Amino acid sequence: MARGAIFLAVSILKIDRNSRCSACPIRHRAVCAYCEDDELIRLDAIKSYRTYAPGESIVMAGDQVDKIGSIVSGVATLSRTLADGRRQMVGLLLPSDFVGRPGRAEAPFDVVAATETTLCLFQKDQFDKMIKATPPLERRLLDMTLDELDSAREWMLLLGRKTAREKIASLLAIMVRRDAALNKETPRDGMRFVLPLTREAMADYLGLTIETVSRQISALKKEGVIILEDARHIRVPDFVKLLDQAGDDADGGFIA
Amino acid sequence: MARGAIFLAVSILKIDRNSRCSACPIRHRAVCAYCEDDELIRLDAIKSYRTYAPGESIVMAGDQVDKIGSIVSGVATLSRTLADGRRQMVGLLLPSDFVGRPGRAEAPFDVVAATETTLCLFQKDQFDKMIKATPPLERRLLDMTLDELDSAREWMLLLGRKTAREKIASLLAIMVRRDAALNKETPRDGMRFVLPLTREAMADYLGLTIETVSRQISALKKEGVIILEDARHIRVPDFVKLLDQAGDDADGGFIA
DNA sequence: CGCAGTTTTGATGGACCTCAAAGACCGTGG
DNA sequence: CCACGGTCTTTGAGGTCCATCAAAACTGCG
Repeated sequence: MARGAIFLAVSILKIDRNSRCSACPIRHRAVCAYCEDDELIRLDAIKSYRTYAPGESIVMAGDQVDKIGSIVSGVATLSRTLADGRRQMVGLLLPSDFVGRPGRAEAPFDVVAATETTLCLFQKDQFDKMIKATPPLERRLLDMTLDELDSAREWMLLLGRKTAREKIASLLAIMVRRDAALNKETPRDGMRFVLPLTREAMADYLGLTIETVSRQISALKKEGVIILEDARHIRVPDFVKLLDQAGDDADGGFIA
Repeated sequence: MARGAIFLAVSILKIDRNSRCSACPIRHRAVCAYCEDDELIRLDAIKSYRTYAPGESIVMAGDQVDKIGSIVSGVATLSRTLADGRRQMVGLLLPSDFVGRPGRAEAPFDVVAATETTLCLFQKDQFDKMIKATPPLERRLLDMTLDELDSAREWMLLLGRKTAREKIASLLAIMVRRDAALNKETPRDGMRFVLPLTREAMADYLGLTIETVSRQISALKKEGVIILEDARHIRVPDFVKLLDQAGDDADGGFIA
């Protein structure tokens, strides 16, 4: 895994042992989103923070895990590697995403910090108990899991049936949409955005090689679909033209 | 979609409007598995059955859905089709699997009956209300959704990084395991099983063409990894030899 | 500057798709 | 019973997209 890869501009925020849930930056999107104040206080009591360096392994596939929790800041990847080194990313974990599964001891996938990443962690057995006693926690986890399942299935369509060109265009469209959503806008022409993935991570995400990723990006640039300011900064002069390349019928639907 | 395809020997069971939940064949595996008798009685009151013919569409992507429920018998596929006809299966729905998503009105994928398929259906708004008032229902749905998410991610690894040979061998290994599990055995050498999918469905499942599927099966046969009794009946003389072809390091982990 | 990591570009080969046709299987009806 | 059509499956020939191997260009950093 690319050490030192800059996946996202890491927002500067101060999380320490004493931070209160009520002041948490992911308070309204994480597994605790539906909790009331009194429930937050109980979560406060059993949580801890830990920060991982870029490239640091958070969980290895096959590990016994005793802690689970939420991404507070940073980006982590969820992936599986075959014996001969082929690797497929199966999830991109962003702030508020949940890491680990209640009720299961063994991790099925590798989790690796892509940027410096801070997690809000709970002792697994304590969290398991709490979730059974706290319906809003369980309801939120269900909603999040259903969303992730839909995303995974969209992604399967991309992996199984799209061409290299379509895969790249789909990924870029997702990034544009995500950037726009962060600013509470809709995608508009001329938008400039940061590509938060290395070529290697993009390849692992899309089921391609880095050479193919690079070639397709060069081709899109040559055809004027995108403008490369440098390897990581891209401008999209015509969003519809990009969508045309993504192979989706209407508007794609892929929500990242 | 292949009309008349025989996906599974359909077990003969009698489901009629008056069937009680307590006598239901999927009572202990479906979304209602964790429910107590009194909760079953309430489910009884709002459920209905409907049977679909092979090839019949149950839901189309984009539809507004007003009913959701469980597969009682038969097999259905969950898939998405691109504008130019490329199709990717993203789920194989077997008895006890849940169809539809509480809290979302629009269906994101096509659901098609592969065999004659009977569903136990609930009016969506009624079920939404009931799930909020019935923790065991919600807990079971969460567990099922987490399992499906893990399966989807394993599948992504297959779609993104495995060769045609490995894809076929992986699928066959899954089928062998599933058949063995139905008889509460572990896979053993010499096992014979029914391939419940047409070549077309296998291709849609694996992200291949039917020709490639057929060629790889022929090659596995020529090499003695499998013995074809006819196009749908396969014998596996050496299960480990099959697993060797699947590309997984240890035992695969794919649970179907 | 020199080094290591990342990205780009080029040349080549192979895995899989596409197009095409023949064979196998199955129910139907003469 | 066999001919017939429809569907599914297999096999073949050829082409293409993408992986592989290789090397150069670029970037950041000590």
